[in-house]
Amino acid sequence: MSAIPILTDKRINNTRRALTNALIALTLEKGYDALTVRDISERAGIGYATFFRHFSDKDSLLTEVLEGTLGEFLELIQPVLNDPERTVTLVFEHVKQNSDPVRVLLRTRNVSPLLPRIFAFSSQAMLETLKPNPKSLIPPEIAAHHMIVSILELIEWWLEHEMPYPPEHMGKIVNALIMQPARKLAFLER
Amino acid sequence: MSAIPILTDKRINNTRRALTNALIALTLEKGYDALTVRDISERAGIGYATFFRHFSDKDSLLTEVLEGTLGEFLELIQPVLNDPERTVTLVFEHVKQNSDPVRVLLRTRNVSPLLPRIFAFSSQAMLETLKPNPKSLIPPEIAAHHMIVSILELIEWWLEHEMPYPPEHMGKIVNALIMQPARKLAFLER
Amino acid sequence: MSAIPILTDKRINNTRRALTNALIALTLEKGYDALTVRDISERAGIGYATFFRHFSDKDSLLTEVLEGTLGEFLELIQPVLNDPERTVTLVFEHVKQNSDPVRVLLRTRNVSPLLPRIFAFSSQAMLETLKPNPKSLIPPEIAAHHMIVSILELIEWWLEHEMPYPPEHMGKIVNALIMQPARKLAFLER
Amino acid sequence: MSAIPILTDKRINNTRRALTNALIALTLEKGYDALTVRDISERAGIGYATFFRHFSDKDSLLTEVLEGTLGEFLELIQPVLNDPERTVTLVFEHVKQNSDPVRVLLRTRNVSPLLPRIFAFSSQAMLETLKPNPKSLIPPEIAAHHMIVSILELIEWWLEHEMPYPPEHMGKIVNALIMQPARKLAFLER
DNA sequence: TCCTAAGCGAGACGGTACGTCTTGTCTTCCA
DNA sequence: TGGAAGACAAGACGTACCGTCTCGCTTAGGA
Repeated sequence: MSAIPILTDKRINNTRRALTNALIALTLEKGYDALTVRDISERAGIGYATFFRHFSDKDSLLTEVLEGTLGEFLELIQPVLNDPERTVTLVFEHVKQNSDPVRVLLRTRNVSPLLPRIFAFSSQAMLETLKPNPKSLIPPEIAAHHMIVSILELIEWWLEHEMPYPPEHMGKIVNALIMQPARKLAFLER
Repeated sequence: MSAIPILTDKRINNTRRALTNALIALTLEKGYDALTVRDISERAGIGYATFFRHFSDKDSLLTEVLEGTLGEFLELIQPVLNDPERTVTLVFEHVKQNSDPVRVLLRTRNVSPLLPRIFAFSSQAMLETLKPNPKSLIPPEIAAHHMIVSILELIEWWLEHEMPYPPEHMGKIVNALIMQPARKLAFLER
Repeated sequence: MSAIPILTDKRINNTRRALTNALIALTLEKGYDALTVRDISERAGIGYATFFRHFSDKDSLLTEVLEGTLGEFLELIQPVLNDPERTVTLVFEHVKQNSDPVRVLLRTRNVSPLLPRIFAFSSQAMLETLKPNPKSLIPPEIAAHHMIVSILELIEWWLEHEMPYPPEHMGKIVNALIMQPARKLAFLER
Repeated sequence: MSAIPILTDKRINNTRRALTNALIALTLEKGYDALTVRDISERAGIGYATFFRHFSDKDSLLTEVLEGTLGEFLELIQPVLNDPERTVTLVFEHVKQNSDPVRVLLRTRNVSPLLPRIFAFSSQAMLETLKPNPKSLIPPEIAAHHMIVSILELIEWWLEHEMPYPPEHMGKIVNALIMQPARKLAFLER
């Protein structure tokens, strides 16, 4: 009985990896919109036609990259979702170690529908966890949306200013500036 | 002596207006990136080549639209900048009355460098007005940036959810959720 | 009242003419099958995409060339069809003066369905003119087909050997070798 | 001492035979130019890459087929070359029994240089056998060329019309229409 | 009987040509 | 004279095919 030989051809993985790396590097250099498939395949060191054997599209390659990046985020924060400050700190640490793909993720916000979908999903998850305060001026879906997108904006600011504060500091800032006010104003306890 | 003949040819203005309207309508229908110059000129009812006599580019036309929209905003909030809640309420009212161009403005965030520049400018203006608290955990440039982009995000959410609350209510929400915490935490007094 | 301005743009004719000339020249240099659209458009001095504004295909351009060439032939021989030797001599003279397009016509026999159709048409016309001899060993449709394709083969030989005999001599040869025997053997009188 | 083991693997011959059959069948179905290597290998029931283990090219496979077909012809007519009518009859009989490869041979006339080379060779052989008439209007090389290609054209006509007359009849036709006139007009005796 | 070399299927790959689409420039014609 | 119409060069797109290559499998033929 032998081990399962799932991946029959190692070249496939090399090619796909080269393409994702090329996409990330070139997006940060020239911007995603300005890229051509020829740019990407040349940078990756593969043939032009080979690109289309792996991805139907430039957007399709982008989706692969973003799904990987977002997947890592979700795995990362899953275990500690009940400790907001710790979650945020972990996120900033992860961003620091994967700043290039995250920068791509943020720069392609309007191209890919992935990030908005994650937002909607996360808001929903948050609403199911927290208990809205019926007397509050602030509708809970606004508070939830606010928490998520504001953190994203701070991540973006942090990356564009070359991460001037350590992740723990950013965690505290986010907690004080965004999480605590939103929770106190729109939800009941915790 | 004649009146000031700034606009020598009325057709020019009709043509330009038709183009800006076409751009706004089509951006909301199909998204800015998917538009071609031919789409826009056909919708505007002008010849394809005529487009280029007025704008060197699709982006150039977009800039014209955005500059108008942003200019109106700046004019609007200039007089009441010292009353945050009133400013925000005015902004939401203006958004309500000009929702189409504002939607275009928000959807083309990472196409046009205009909005980021306005952000930077506004943050700077805010920092010059307010007095940072040196003991605060939160750097004043983060607080300023947060206030501006978070409002934008709420405007975007509000538009996408078909403006479910009146502008005054949104003013109060923004004030409670964003402005008050940021000011209290990062700056010295009112 | 003005003259009829049928051709609105002179460039169109220049472009088409340049393309047909390029096709003829390159077909004789490299052979029709080896040509690419890029070869032809470069030789013609026009843009690659412009080719497709005028012809859907390489074959479509070829058809245009061949139709012109065959049309001239038909016009030429129409008036003197009842004098075989004179007809043949005229044909050889015409071939001599238009040797390049005719060479293309002969070299692309298997590509274009035009020449076979002309053969079938000519055979039919011939059969309607001549009176078959019912006692003959030779079916009239074979005789007619033979007359036409054999002349073509002699034209091809003549062109490939750089026209070593004058058209009148070729006319006499064709008459003696092909036309007279076929008529005598398969048809009743003149 | 062992017998000469030229062909070590029976599969090789099966593969080559399958490929030649596939080429013949597909050429008659779709035309040689329209075929792809993938078409041929699929029809032959072999792998795409295996094709290239046997033939460098589509043309190379064609050459193999044509060489076989032409070789049979040459073997066939070699012994009876001095009896024209018998030779021609034999040829038509052979065509009848091998109509598919011959059809391929005729349809690929201007793809393969083989047939033209055979023409030139045959003309030359004929000129060496017959004695030209110096007083004749008709140059002997034209007469020789005419005899050969005209027979080919009649074979083609015969195949395309589904062989409406038996081989002996075609032998008589060819003799009367082509061979006798050419010999009488351009050469001295038999 | 085993084992070693070969034929073979499968399919990734680089490369080239195709025909389409869009951009921005240019010219010609018309009101 | 300005605008409509549209030809044009340039170049990216996604597809199809070519010929090369590598990987394992099967299979034949000699030890």
